[in-house]
Amino acid sequence: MKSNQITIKDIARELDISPSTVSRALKDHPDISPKTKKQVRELAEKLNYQPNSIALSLRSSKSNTIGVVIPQVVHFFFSTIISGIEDIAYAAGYSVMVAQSNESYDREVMDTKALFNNRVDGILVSMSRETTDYAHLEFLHNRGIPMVFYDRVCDSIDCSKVVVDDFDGGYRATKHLIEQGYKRIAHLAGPHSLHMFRQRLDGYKKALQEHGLPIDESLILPENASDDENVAKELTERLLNLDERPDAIFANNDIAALGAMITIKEHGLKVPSDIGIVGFSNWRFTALTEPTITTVAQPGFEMGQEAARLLIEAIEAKDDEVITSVTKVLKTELVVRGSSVK
Amino acid sequence: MKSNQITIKDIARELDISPSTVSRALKDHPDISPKTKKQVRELAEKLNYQPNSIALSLRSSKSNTIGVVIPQVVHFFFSTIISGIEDIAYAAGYSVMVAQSNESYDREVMDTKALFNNRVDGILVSMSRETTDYAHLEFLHNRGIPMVFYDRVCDSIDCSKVVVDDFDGGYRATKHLIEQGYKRIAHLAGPHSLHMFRQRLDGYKKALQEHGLPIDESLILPENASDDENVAKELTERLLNLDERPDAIFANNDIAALGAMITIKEHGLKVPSDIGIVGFSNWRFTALTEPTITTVAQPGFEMGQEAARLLIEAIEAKDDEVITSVTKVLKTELVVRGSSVK
DNA sequence: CTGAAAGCGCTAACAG
DNA sequence: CTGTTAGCGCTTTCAG
Repeated sequence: MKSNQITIKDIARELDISPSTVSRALKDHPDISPKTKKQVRELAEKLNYQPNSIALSLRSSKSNTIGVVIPQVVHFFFSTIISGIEDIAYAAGYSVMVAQSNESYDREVMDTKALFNNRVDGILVSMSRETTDYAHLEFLHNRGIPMVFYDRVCDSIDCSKVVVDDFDGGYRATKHLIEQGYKRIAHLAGPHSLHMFRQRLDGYKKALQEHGLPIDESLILPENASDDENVAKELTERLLNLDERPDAIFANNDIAALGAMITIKEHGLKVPSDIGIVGFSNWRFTALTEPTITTVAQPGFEMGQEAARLLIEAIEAKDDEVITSVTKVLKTELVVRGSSVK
Repeated sequence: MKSNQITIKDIARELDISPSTVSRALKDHPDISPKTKKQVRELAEKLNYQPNSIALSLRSSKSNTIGVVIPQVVHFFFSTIISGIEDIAYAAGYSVMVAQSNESYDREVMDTKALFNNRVDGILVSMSRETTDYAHLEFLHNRGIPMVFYDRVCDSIDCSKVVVDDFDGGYRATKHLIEQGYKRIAHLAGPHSLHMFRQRLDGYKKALQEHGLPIDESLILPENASDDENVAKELTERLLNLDERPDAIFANNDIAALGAMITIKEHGLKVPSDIGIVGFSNWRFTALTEPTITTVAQPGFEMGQEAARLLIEAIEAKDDEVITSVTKVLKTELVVRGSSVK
């Protein structure tokens, strides 16, 4: 199907003027006479002329497109981030190209390459879980293409980053439980290799210390409870069978929290009156009407917005401007629904 | 930051041959001598030459990009669709440009226009809830730009479509309840204006009839229970207070199902032993470990894949080929978790 | 005030 | 086998 694009030439021919005049008239260049401008604009309107953005991109070597590399689209947190990115990008006149790594390193390498080849003006990236080699990202960075990391950042590359304050989140979640009267708060860990989980654990410990509660290592289960519900259940089972069982559980995500909740109920105990739960919400709970679990909501939308803002700023900076890399740390929000009080 | 793109010219200059020779060598044109090819390829490799896809697009008037207009990104069903689209597009060498209408008609108009101006090769669209005027879509269609609708389709435009078989879903969900022994199945409706909800209701009725059960209008609540949990609760309340209360509930989405479940429990009744629930899962339940509720899962990933496949097929069809519009109807999947038997 | 020409990076006739 | 030329649609000097 041949698309009969109206071009600047068509208008020129019709009006018997030169293409350059049309171009100028269209962008309201002061040199052009009001009369010509009017004619051109009217004809353009009539023919429904739309500038060919590809030609523009080629000429200006600017595509007005930003690339987003994302580990998974089907994920509450990440989809929220996309939404935030889209929000800002759209308002600033940029299109958003999304490439999903599916948590695969190889795919991430291909994706960054593809986006680069598509000449995006800048790129937002959150690394896959597998990624430990940063050559593909360093390549882009060295190429001078503006880049901003969000959530899963790469420390060794000097560019702006947006992250969540997980320490603070872990701290506040725990503090909340303490203030509700819980005293023996267990901690279901996430994968220890990831920075954010260690941060949350540290926040948890700080809150305990601050309130004069002991850090009981038997309540801190190091196994990763946040990927498999059954693991979470097993670990909770173990906690409940302790001589001195916990009266609250800190879960690193929804899978862990849900597994814990189910097991607790199976034991005939009640949430939150017998055992309180606070869960980080990276997926389910934000959507879930579960008033018994206090959730730590991740600021996905804000993260997307902030990352897009920083990227666009970097893209639009004049060549001689010095862009200083900043790292934005966003706070989580503690969502207490209904009566989650002990 | 000036990006020093390596171009075909650079290679030509270095090797003291013409750009066209380089171009040909790079695409393994038979005319070029093996020696030249080798030289060119090696230098290209060494300089890390990457063809400028914008120049290619301009020349071929093909961008290898497909546009996706989506009502909401942060939605389990829709994000799954994006994932399916991305999957197919990536494999076929296309990039995906995502534009979110946020269920706004105006925004949808802007989005389609923006994608069009970005010269996407084709467009996948699911209409916003507000959309009742199709001029913007007809415009694209008349322009000859390949277009495929998914989920929220526009009947008046002749192009391929991918939809869910809601009648079948409603039918099977109801049938399942009946086979579990439930006899008085209530129906919490969705917004009556939307086709899919009427379809499900029809499926529900057919299942009842087929099994010789009466269609009791007092059990079919016409109010839209699927947007507001409180409405769902109220309606369930009303159902439970009937002289002959239902022994099962058909909910049109997770909000309705969840509201129903909570209310049922508040009445001291048990799900599913006292009252069974089947819920369409457009958001929460797919993610929710709720073994007491049977869910009708929407085939989002397949829908995205199928839509992308149809679109790419249309894009890549030769000009003289006749593309016949097809409408793919995808089946839902009934997910029975744990013991949802009465 | 307007036009001619060059060029963004690439490819494809058309000529050797 | 390889080079020259023209052109995709647009902007922007440079000349009038």
